[in-house]
Amino acid sequence: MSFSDRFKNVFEPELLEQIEAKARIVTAKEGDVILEVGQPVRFIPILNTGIIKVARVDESGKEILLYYINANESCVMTFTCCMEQHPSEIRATAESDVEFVAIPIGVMDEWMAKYSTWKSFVMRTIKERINKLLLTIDLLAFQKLDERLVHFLKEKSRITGSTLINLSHEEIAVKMASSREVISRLLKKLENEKKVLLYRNQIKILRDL
DNA sequence: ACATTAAGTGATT
DNA sequence: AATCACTTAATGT
Repeated sequence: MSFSDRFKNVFEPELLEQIEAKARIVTAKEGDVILEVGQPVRFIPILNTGIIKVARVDESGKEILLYYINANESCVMTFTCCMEQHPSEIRATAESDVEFVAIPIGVMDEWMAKYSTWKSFVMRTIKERINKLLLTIDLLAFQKLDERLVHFLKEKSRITGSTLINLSHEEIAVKMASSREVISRLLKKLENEKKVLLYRNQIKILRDL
């Protein structure tokens, strides 16, 4: 299904033409960093296929997941950054192979004023993102690490569409801004509870996780 | 068989 | 919950 088809109820026809004219299609492979911390924001992405992970990064390279961008969604951080040409505060990574429409930031001002459907699209994604962001803040602030780990595994399994997760304990620890030993112990606990099976570099999620 | 890397564990803070 | 120091197990060459 083409971009125009999917968005014909969201954007007015004239704006769709503008998007076709100004935007270009970009693809990225799983694992590719699409936008690094500190890089200037050059375009606004609207995802066609795949999933993009948006995360905060600390000095030692540890990541804290902020949210995922799914198909037909865009990234709020680019809105806020590109208005005043600020560099990116976040790292965006292709969680799977992705394809997105890249809209040059130059048209932002004009479109905001000219197309009401564009303005409401921007406003709506900002609102939706803030809500998701609040959810992950709740998760960080109020949930214990073991609950966060379970959440992480489920999310990972949902995204990959598989109950087999190909990550080492070390990698999970980095992703959750924890340490390998702690993750190992929590996973061991889950294994004893018959919720997962542990292998080297692989974790099998069982039904009752 | 040996080296390398992932995972498990007790003790300490 | 994190870190250290160490052991054990799996995997690659």
